[in-house]
Amino acid sequence: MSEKTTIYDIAKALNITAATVSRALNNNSRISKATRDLVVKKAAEMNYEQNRLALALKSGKSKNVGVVVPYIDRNFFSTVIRGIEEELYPLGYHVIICQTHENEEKEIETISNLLNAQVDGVLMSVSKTTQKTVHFQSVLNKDIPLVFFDRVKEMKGVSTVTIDDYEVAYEATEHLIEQGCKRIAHISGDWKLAIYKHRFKGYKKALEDYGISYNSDYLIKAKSEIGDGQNAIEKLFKLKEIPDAVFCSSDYIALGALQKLKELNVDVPSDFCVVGFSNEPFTQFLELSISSIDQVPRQMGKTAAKVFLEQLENEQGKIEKKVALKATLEKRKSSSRKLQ
Amino acid sequence: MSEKTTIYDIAKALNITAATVSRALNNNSRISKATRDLVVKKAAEMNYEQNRLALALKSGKSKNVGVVVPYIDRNFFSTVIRGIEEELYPLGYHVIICQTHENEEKEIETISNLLNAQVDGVLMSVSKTTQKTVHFQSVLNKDIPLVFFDRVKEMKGVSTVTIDDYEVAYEATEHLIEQGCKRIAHISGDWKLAIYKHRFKGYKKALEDYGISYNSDYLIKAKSEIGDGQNAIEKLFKLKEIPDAVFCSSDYIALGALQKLKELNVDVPSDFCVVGFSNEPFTQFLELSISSIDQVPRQMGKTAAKVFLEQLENEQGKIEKKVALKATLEKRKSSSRKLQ
DNA sequence: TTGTAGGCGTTATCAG
DNA sequence: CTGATAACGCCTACAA
Repeated sequence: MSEKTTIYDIAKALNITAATVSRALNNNSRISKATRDLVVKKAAEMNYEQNRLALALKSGKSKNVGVVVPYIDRNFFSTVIRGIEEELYPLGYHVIICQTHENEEKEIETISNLLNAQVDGVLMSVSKTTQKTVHFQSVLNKDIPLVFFDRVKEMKGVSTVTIDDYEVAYEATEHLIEQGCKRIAHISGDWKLAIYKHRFKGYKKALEDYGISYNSDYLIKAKSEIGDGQNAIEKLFKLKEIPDAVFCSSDYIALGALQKLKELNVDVPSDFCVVGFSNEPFTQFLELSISSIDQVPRQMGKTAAKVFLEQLENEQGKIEKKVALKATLEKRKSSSRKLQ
Repeated sequence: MSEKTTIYDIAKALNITAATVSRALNNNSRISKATRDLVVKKAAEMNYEQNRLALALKSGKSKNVGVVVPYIDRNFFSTVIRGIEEELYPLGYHVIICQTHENEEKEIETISNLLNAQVDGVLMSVSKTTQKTVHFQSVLNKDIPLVFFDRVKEMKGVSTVTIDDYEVAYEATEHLIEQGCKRIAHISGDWKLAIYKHRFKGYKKALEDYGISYNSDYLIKAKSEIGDGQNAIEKLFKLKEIPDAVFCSSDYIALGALQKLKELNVDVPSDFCVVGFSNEPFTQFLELSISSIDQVPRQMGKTAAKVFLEQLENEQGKIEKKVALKATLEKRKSSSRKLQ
C-alpha cells in the first residue's frame, strides 16, 4: 500500500502505453472516449495521483511560490500571507513561507534556496537591515516574477504593492489637527525603510497645509516596541513646548505612549491625542481604544498574488506594476475628542 | 542570463562528464582533489545552483513539509508555524502552508494536494468540522509522517503534540479557588474537539478535589467570539446562584465576559474573577489584564517539527509519539485578588 | 487514435 | 578516480 502508482502501472494494467494514459488523464483531444473512460476508471481504482514533482521538472513550473517575511507570527504578515494563500490555492499553487528575522544574510540565503527549489515567483517584504540588491537581481535574472509588498525596494522590473503611506499619514495628521491639536509630534521608524519616510512626509505636509510650522524636536525615531513609546513620551514631555498629540508609526509605540501618559496623569484624549499604525487587534480591545491605520493586509496579500499572476502571463512584457492600496484610518477613543 | 546552468554545462565546459561534476559537488569520496577544486571553481563561475526539483524526483524526498491549519492569521497558529519553520529551515526543509477554513472538504482536498506534491511530512491541526479520517489514513498509507498538534485525532500511527489541557485547566480552576471563588463557571467549546473536553474535565476534577460540587448550570458551551462571552455572562447572571468566577476556553470569550461584567457594574476581580485561554497578545495589554493560559505555541511548533524528524529516521519503527507540553498559567489582574 | 523515444536535472550503479 | 548508463514520473513531438 505504500507504493505509489504511476502512469506506467496503469498502462501495464490496461495493456496500453504510458503516453496514452497521460493523454487520457489530461483530457488531450487526441484520444477516444472509450479509452479515456477506461483509463480514468482504472486510475481511480488504483488510487493514482499525479506526481507534481515530475510534472514540475518536466514543465519547468513548480506551481510553488515563495513568500518571504521577517517574522511569520506578526499579525500583519500572517494576514498578508493568508490573502496570498487564499488567492493562489484555487489555482493550484502552494505557498512556501520563509522568515528572515530581519537579517539580510538570511534573506539572501533564503532567496537562493527558493530559487533552487524552482519557485515560480517570490513575494516578499524586505528585511529592515537589507542594503544589497544582488539577491533580488538574481531572481529577476531567472525571469521569475518578484513582487514586494509593504516594505519595498525600488528596482527596475519588480512590482510593488503598498499602502498609500503618504496619504494616510496626511489623513491621520489632519484628523489630529481637526481635533484641535496644535503641537503634533511624530514617532517614526528607521528611514532605511521607505514606508517610514513616506509617513513622515505625509505628516509634515499636513502640518504645512494647515499652517502649523514643523518642529524638528517633535520628530522622534524609534524602534517599534512598547518601551520605545514610553521613552518617546518621556522625552517629549521634557521639551519646553510640550506636544498635545502624537502620531506613531506603530501600535506598540502608541500603546507605550499611552501607558506613559497615564503614568504622567495626562488625560487622553482631552489633553493629548494618540494615533497608532497597523490596526493591531489589541488596539480596539483596550478600554481606551487606540485610533490606528488599517493596512488592509488581507487585501494586500490578494493583490500581491494577482500581480504575481499578471507578471507570469506577460512573461515577455516584463510589466512592472506599482499598486498603492487605500489604507483606512480607524478613529477610536485615543483621538476622538468630539465623541467623548 | 535567464538560462539555468546544469551540471551538464559544467561538464561540457570542463570536458568531463556530468557524473563527475555531481560527485565533485557532493563531496563524494571517490574523486581527486584536483578535479573537485576545478569543478567547484567552475560551478561558482557559472553561477551553478542545484535544482532541488530534480534531486527530489530522483531521491523521492522533496524536502518540503506541508503544514495545515484552519487559519494562518490566528496568532496561535502563526506562532506554531514560526516554530516549525525555525526548526526545519536549518535542515534544508521548506514549509508549505495551507488553510482549511475549518472545512472538512477543504482539509481532505488539501492533504491530497500535498501528497501529490510529494511532501515528506504533514504537520497539522485538524479542522473543527472534521469527522472522517480517510485522508489521514492516506497519508499513513504512503508511509509519510503525520503529526497532529493541538487539535488532534486519535489514530494509530500518528504522533501528537498538545499541551496538558487537563492539568492546566485543573491548575486554572485551582487558582480561582485559591482566590476564594466558590461558584466557578466554565465556558467550553465544541466537544468534538478533544481539547475542550479535557479542559472541562480538569476543571471538574479541581472542583471535586476541593469539595465544591459541580453545577451543570455553570457549564456553558459557546463559540470563541467576544459576543459569546457576553451572552454567557448574561445567562449566568440570570441564575439563582450567580457565579463568582469563570474559566473560559478562549481569550475572546474572557474579553466579552469582562465587557459584560463591566456593563453590569461587577467589580473584577473583587467580586468576580476571570481566566481565559491562549494568552493572546491583547490579554496583557488591557488595563484590566486577563489571566490566561499560555499554550507555548512556538515550542509546540518546534516540538512538532522534532517529532516529524524522529518519525522520518525510524521509517521502519513507525513510532507513534504523544507529547504533552506543559502550558503555563499567566496570572494577571482579572483573577488576582491578593495582588490588588 | 495510439505507440515510440527523448528529455527535464540529478544521482547511483557498474564498468573501466 | 572517472565515464557511461539508467532511472525517478511525466509530457510531447514525431511517427505509425
